[in-house]
Amino acid sequence: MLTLFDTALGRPCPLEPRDAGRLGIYLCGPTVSGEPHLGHGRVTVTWDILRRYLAWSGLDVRFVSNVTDIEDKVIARAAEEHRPVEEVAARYEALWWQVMDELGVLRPDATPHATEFVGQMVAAVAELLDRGHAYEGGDGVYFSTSSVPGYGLLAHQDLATLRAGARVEASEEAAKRSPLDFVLWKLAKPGEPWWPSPWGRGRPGWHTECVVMSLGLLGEGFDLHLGGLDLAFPHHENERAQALALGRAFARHWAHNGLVVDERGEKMSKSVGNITSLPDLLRSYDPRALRLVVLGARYRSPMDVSPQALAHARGALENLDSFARETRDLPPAEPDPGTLAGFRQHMDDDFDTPGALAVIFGAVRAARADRARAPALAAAVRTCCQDALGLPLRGAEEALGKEVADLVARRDAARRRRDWAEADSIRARLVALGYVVEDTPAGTSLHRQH
RNA sequence: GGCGGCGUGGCCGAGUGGUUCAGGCAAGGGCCUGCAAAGCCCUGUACACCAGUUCGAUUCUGGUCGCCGCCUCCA
Repeated sequence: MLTLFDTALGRPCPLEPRDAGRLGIYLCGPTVSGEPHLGHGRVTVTWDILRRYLAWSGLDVRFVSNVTDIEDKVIARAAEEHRPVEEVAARYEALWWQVMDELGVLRPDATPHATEFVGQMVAAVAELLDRGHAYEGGDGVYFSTSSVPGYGLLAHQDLATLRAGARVEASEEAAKRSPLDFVLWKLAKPGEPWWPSPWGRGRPGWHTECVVMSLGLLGEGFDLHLGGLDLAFPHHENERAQALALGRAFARHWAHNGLVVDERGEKMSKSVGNITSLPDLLRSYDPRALRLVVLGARYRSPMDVSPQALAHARGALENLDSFARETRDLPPAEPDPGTLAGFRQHMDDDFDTPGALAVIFGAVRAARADRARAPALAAAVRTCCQDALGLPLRGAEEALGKEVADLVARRDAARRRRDWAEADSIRARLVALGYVVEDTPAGTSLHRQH
């Protein structure tokens, strides 16, 4: 069984399913108000790997991830573009899924949209008011953080110390009883989108949607809540506080991935201006390179996704693809049990992907050294990479255009008559076309340079 | 100020109280090759600093320095 570091406990904890053999997982998804960036890439790829691994291990995983399609930033973006909010949200969501597909991130089993759950959120806010955990301020309804015991669990701080460090937004100061309180229902200003509610026309606060949707789709006491470390507090803390205040059992386990940092080790964030957009990145790099960078570090560490890091990953990828080509024609075999066991041991140990990767590279080396064991080792490498980690290997022969195929044929003919000058000249042309040229007993073999 | 984390060989990145090693990328030498490419073999003697515990510490304890995150929107 997989052991994961639980943010709430502050230590690794076995991931025991609520229902035997099944696992309900919730991941905080994007606010669709702009291009996805590397931070999004890390979160989605990291937890896609975990999800695939768990499913590969035989668990029935239900993976839910939301889309925040109504929120201040979406409204601001729409205003900037002089476009309707729904149109802007739809466009960035479409871009989001396009990028996710490119990255090989599996679609969630459910993708609830905030706008589809407004009615349920209104009901939740009303119940929080009834139960005395919320109050009406001047511009909306607020949650009273001091009304729930144990607020600060995920931050590992109590209410008083959190409060002491809190910065106060002038605009909200008047309405909030405590700087830690947060808005549940935000009254609409003129021109803003709105939904009806007992407190007036408005929209739900961000922290409410994930509670309503996760509990609604996965049920009370669902297994695992995931997200970036920067969401642990206050977002996840506030989700948990609301669930507690509603008297519902919330996530049994919490896990958070480390943040993407720049070359200087500083967090990638819009305010610093050091973000890399994923569509930009994917124009220059194989999406598998990003996945390999993610696999190369533990999920909780800060991660450098510089061009240099991606270039290194590209080298490693080349090695694996080359192995896939070498072993393409081996007879089918059962995956080597030792490799699978070693791989699982690392994965189960708090999702140790670098260790798991080392096992895979070990198998690659062993297969190259031992022809007899090669089929089983290659099968293990293949299933670990492709099925468990979502890292497909390219072992297939490239489909070649006629022009290129002609060059290959001419080069093979030249080599047969030992016309090295001609063979080398054709090779130079193929290299110029972006191919890596390898001579094999069967003739010229081509594959694309990544 | 509070809380959390980090500092490993050219780079990335695991790990451990002690004879033999993570792994990847890059580099150098060799083998193979018509020449290459791919692959194989060999090579680096690293753990921020200072004390302490110990027969022995990179690994434990204390301190110093440096870096980062959260406490505000953020994946």
